[in-house]
Amino acid sequence: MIRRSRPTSSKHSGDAAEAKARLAAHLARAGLNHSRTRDAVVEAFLATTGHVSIEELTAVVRGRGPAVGYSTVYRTMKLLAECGLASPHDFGGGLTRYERTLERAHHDHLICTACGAIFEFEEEGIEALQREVAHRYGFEVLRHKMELYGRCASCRRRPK
Amino acid sequence: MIRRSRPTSSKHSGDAAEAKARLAAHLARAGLNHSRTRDAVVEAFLATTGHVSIEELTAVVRGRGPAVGYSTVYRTMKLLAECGLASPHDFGGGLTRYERTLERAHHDHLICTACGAIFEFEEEGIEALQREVAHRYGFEVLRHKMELYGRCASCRRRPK
DNA sequence: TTAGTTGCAAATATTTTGCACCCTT
DNA sequence: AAGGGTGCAAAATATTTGCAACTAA
Repeated sequence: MIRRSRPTSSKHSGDAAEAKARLAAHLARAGLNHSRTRDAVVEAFLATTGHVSIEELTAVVRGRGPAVGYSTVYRTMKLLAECGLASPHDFGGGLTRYERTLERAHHDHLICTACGAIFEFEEEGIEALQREVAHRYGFEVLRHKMELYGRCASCRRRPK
Repeated sequence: MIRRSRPTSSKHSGDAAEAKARLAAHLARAGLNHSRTRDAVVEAFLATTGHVSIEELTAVVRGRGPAVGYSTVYRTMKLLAECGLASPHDFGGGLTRYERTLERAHHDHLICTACGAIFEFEEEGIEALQREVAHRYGFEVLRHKMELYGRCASCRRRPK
């Protein structure tokens, strides 16, 4: 299935330097090394704005030169997810997409099932109600996921 | 990964007869037949209360006698999903779980990542805010998914 | 040199599908 | 009899892992 991803607002505050420092700390803590390939993947990922799949990211890295294998990209993204630089998402279709975490505070997604575009939004009111529900059940919420699937404005304008 | 699923309230209003009638209509419309095996799967599924995986459901059917194959269960659940009797869910872990649709109005889930229990809740306030957000983006929402992951009350009580 | 890293291929895991045979209408 | 239904095995997908060779510290 084809999916497009649109950057919403490009106020890219979390800069690459900060991200790399965080990764370096994580690597040091775990006794891991740096490496060209790993750097290339991280570099390519940090340059993305939307929601990339492993396959797309691998293509990007390869397009920049390094002939990385899928396993390495999978492994690297797992590291980035561990140190909080990347957030994995499953928008259905059976594959995982990653997006940068630092860019913005928590947000949720609107997914167009017609064209595959993904929009993001923040809604504090919803978060507040979620906390209330969790409290009602004695739950400690660690993370949540909320996705609205439907047809985006431009697809609704189109005939069929 | 092991996951338990707990029935929340057992007010099973959508009775089996009604469900079977709906399925029969769907089959007729599509020019499909009835069959012992299919019935056995449907019967077993309608008897569930929580969120079953294909594997679990297959085990239940087999436990009742019929030696169904996985393919049949997959195919049957797809039919049930088509005619709105079953709702597929992906709670992570890479496998699909189905739950009965008729039981109750729309609801969302609280998932305990420690013990795997799944609780359900309804919160009209959240639904309202979702509609508002969608409207703001010119979106027509067809369905949505909202899941809160964390630790349930009893897991929080436990030491580690 | 030691220990982590990489890529390939093989292994997993889930779901789908081709096909010969069985059952329903 | 005709066409759908079934199960098995093979295919398709996505992701993980074993392993020998490579690289960073």
